Amino acid sequence: MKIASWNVNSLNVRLPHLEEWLRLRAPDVVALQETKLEDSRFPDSVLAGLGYRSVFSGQKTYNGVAILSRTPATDVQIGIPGFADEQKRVIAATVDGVRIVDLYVVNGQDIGTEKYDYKLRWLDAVHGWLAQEIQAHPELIVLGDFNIAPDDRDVHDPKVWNDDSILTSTAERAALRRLADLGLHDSFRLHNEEGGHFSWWDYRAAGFRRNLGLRIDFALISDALRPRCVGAVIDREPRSWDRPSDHAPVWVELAPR
DNA sequence: ATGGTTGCAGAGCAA
Repeated sequence: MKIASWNVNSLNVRLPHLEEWLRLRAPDVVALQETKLEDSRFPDSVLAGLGYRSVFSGQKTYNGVAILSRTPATDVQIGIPGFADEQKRVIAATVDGVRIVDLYVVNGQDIGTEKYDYKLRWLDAVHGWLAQEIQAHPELIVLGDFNIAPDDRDVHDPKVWNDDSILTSTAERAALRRLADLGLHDSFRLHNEEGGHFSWWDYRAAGFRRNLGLRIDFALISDALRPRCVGAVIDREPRSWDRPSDHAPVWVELAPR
């Protein structure tokens, strides 16, 4: 079972990329972020033609998340329970007995801004929710664009991306560790300890060509799924295509039960 | 190199 995540940075622009990539990699489940589409405009019939069902929660211009799956998604949850939020950043569902949580974590703009405070409050709410969710659904995978690089191996230049930078600040990394401490393991790091593997490259300054990136997209798997985890991949290929998203898709491969 | 690019929307913000 191949479970993927991709920040497409506008599904309107990236639908051809997604279609091509679905044919190429044939994932079983895909969590999308930054669809930037109202629900009435979601291309569910196009995706159905490729064999995927869709559940989604979007808005115009910003944010927007979706879960695509080959088998039906059940028990769909939109947003963080008990956390009122206009921004469409969270969708969860159960597919083939695995609870899937798709997150588009707040970017945070800069340390000390209102958006940064919102990021930390939002992450705190996610932590409280997931603590419950992992009890209710031991087979849990939490994936998406986390907008946090866990450690120095996950940034191209630790001098630039330091304790005082957005995406790598002490408080952000601590918030990510608190999620890990729930028993949610970074699947990529179960299979690869090297630095220099990134999932996002700035459009500016030829970031991708020079591999000036960050690893900020993950699939976190619970203890119960860990024995089934046989691989984790960052797929750089679509980042090399014409007019790409700034993020690469990532996925985790689970062996059959 | 405090710039650079992309998306949305139609100027300037968010990332």
